[in-house]
Amino acid sequence: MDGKNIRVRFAPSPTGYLHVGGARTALFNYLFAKNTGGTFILRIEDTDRTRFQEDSLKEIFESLRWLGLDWAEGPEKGGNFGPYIQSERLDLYKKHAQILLDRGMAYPCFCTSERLEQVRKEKEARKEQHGGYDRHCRDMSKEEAQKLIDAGTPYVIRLKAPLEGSVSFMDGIRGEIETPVTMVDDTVLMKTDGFPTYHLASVVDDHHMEISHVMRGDEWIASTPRHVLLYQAFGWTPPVFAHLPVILSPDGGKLSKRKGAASVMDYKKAGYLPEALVNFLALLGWNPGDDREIMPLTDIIEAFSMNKISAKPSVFDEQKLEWMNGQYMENYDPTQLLSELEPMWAERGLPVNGFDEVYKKRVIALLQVRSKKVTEIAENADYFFKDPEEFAEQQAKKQFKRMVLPALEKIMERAVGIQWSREAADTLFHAVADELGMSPGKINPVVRIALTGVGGGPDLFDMLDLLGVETSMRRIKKAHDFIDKNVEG
RNA sequence: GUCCCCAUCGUCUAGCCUGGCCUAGGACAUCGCCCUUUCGAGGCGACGACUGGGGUUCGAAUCCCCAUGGGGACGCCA
Repeated sequence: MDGKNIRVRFAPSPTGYLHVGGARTALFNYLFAKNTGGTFILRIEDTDRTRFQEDSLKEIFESLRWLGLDWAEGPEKGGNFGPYIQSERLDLYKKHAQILLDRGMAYPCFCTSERLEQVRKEKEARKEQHGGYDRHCRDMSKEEAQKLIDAGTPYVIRLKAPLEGSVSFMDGIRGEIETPVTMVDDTVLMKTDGFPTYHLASVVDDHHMEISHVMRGDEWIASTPRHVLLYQAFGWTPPVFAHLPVILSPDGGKLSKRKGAASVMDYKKAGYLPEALVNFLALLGWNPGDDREIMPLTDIIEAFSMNKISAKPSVFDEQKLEWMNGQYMENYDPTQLLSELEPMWAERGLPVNGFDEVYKKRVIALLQVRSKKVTEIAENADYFFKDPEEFAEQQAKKQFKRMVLPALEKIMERAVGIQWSREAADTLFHAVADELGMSPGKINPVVRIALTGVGGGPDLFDMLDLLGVETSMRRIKKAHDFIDKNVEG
C-alpha cells in the first residue's frame, strides 16, 4: 500500500481511563500506520459535555505514551489538520450540518426527549421490527420549521435517510457488509446543545483529516451504514473500515474494571512492563502468520497486516500475560526497573537509601530472572536491605537441626579476615562440609534461611557475595543462636 | 423482538479465502519426569479441540444451507 496516503486515527472520548480494549484499538492503528509508513493520529472526541472528565485526557495521553504509542499528529503535537479536539471544531460541524440542511438532506426536529421515549415504548409494546425515530418532523414545511426556530424552540438536526434500498460497505476484516436501509433511522447530527453527535463529527473529521482507514471497535458495525449514508450525502468517498472484535473477560462478558484491572495504568501498577502488554495485546486477535509469540515491537510492526486480524472476540487471559511479562522481565534493563522499584521499596519502608545504585541493580539482576512482575521484585527483596526478623516456620522446622551448629560455627570462624567473594564463600562452605563429613545439602539450606528468612530465592553464593561477609555472618550467627536456643537434640 | 457479526484444545491461536500435505500444528495453564543441594527459569513428555445436523464432492476443519450457542446494535453516549 502507498504509505504516503495511509492515515489512521485513534479517537477516544475523554470519559475515563484508557482501558486495555481501547489500548488494543490504538495499538492496531499504530501498527498499521507504522507498517505502511503511514501516519498515526490522535483525535479527542469530546462532544458529550455531560460525560466529560477532566483528568481523563491526561490519563489517556499518559497511558498511550507509557505503551510507547506516540502519535504523529494530535493534541500536544499539532499537525496540518488540527485542531485535534472536537470541541474546538464546532464551526466545522455546524457548517456541514447547514450544507445538508440546504441540500434538503437533513431537517430540524423539534421532538422532545419525552415524546421520543414515548415512541420507543410504543414500538416496543407492539414488538415492532426495529426501534428508532418515527420521522415525525421529517416532512414539516420549511416555513413552519423556521417559525418554531424563531420562537426559540430547541431542536436537533437529523439526517434524511433514504427510505428504501440498502447500504453496504467494505469491512477490511470481514468483507462486504450489507444492511437494508430500513434499519437506519434518521440519525441525529446536531444535538440541542449545539454539539454534533459522534456520527456527524467523526465522518466530517475523518474526511477532513484525510483518514484512509478507520479501525475501531466492532460495536460500531451497526452504525457504519449511517456513516456511509453521511459520506454519500456529502458526496465523499468513505474510508476503508475495519472493525476490531471486542476483548472479553475470562468469564465471558465484556472486559470491565470489576473483572480485574481493566485500565492500562492499573497494569502498570500491577507490575507489568509496557513491552509485554503491547506484545500480548498485539496477539489478541492478530498473529504474525507463524509461531512467533515473544516479539519486539519492531518485529510486530514488520509482520503486521490487516488481513491477519481475526473477526472473533478473544478472552483476555491474564495468566498468559503474566508469562509473557516474565519473559520480558528476564532481560529487562535493571536501570529502568530500578526507577520503578525505588518508590515501591520506599513504600514498604525499606531503608533503600543506605544502599548505592550498584548494589540495588545487583539485587534486581538476581531477582528479575525469577520474577514475573516488577511487583514481585519489590515484594521479595526485603532481606537485601534488612536482616530477616523471623524464619519461615515450615522451612525452619525442616532444616534447623542441632547437628548443623558446628558447621555454622566453623564457617563463622573461618570467614574472619578472608578476601570475600562468591568463589571464596563457595570454597569455604565446601571445605567446612568436607571437614565435618557433612553434606552441603544439610548446611546450605540452613544458611539460606539464615540469610533470607525464607526457603526460595537466588543462588546462595550469589547472595553471600552481594550481602557481604559482615552481614552474612551476622545473620548466620542469629540463626545459630536461634537453633541453639530453640531446637532440641 | 428486529438486524448485524462470530464459531478449532479450558484460554490465545495455525490451518479455512485457493478442499486432499490434518492420524488438526504451536503457545499459556494443568499434570508428570529431567536439570538445579532452594525458588524460578529451562529441557522432555502427557492431557486436551474442528458446536450439531443436512448437503456439494472421489474427498470437508476448509464450500453451501439450517439449527444451536456467544457477542454487538437498536440514545440529543461514544
